[in-house]
Amino acid sequence: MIFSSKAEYGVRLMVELGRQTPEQPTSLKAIAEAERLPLAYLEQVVARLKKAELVMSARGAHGGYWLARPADEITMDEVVQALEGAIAPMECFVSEHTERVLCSHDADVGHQHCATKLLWMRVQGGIARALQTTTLADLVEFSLREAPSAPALAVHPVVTSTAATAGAAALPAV
Amino acid sequence: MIFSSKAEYGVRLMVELGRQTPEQPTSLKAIAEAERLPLAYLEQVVARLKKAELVMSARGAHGGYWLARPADEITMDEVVQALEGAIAPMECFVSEHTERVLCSHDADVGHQHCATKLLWMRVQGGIARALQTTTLADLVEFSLREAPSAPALAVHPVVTSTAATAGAAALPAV
DNA sequence: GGATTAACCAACCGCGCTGGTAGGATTTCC
DNA sequence: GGAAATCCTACCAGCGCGGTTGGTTAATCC
Repeated sequence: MIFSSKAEYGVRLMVELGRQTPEQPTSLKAIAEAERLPLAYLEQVVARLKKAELVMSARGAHGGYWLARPADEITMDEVVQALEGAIAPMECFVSEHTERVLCSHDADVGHQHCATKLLWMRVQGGIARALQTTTLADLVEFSLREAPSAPALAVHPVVTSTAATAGAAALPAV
Repeated sequence: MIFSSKAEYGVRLMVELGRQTPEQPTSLKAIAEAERLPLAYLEQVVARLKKAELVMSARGAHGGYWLARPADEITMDEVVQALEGAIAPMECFVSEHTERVLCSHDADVGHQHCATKLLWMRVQGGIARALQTTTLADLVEFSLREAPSAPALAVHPVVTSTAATAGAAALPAV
């Protein structure tokens, strides 16, 4: 797989935050229950998003997280980068310090021109384009399209199992 | 990383075969030495390529491997698929039997419309496009462009360390 | 026909990363 | 002061990756 569950969970978390009214904190617990994800693990995930200054937080009772910027100003590029680190097709493509992409094999003495380089560059380009041209707002809108009448969270969630199953619309065949 | 070393090694192996005259077997040992890869591990890699009918082989003395088709009729899509299996951004995207891509979360009762689906679809599309539009011939040509005077292998290789270092041209900055 | 070459095959294995869990410390609101 | 949250650190089982080992079978050379 390309992305680990950190990316999956983190993106879902961001989408949930994108659905809320801005500046209003949403607790991790509410998100964990709505998305059925382990709370303790979500803590680690959201920590990365915070470090990248994509979300902000308030501690204490009625605290929680909210988006640091409007959803349409957040590219999924940034989100995935924060969650997974640099996305590269191969080990040799990621340079830790500069975060620039290059093939370290080129530096090998006596090594032929890295035959695979052209391919990995193209793949990398394809991924980067997809991530850069998709904003969080796109995903929020997409998620609302199918279940607009069933907000995933209430502001003060009284989460019972009914709340989660309420708006399960029929899904179109893929 | 997106691809494991199997893909890296396998692609390099294919490029080496693409540089040889067709139908003429090249031994794994020669390739392993030219690319400085562990022979025993290459055996496992090439086995996948053979199973996918991308290479053919002859046993015994002067045996070896060669491309099953001309290099310009082999897309890297096929090669990477043979080496890595289906490339999917997330676990839920790969359906073992059909090899079709879909999000299995959709089937979950009571699960919201998978918010991440749109993103992973786009990423997947970007990768697929890159792999499908690149042929092995492209990579062979690319590898020859930088080191045309230094064929990686002789037909009957007398591999000394000098042979490998001979054509190490200066590499342009990326 | 024996030696050599090379494909083919099946286990095995250490290591690091993934996907968590456990437990507590700290901050804020009622 | 207690409840509700974030925040922080450590720990851990399982598994896939990147090989290695040791052999068997098939074709060619001398």
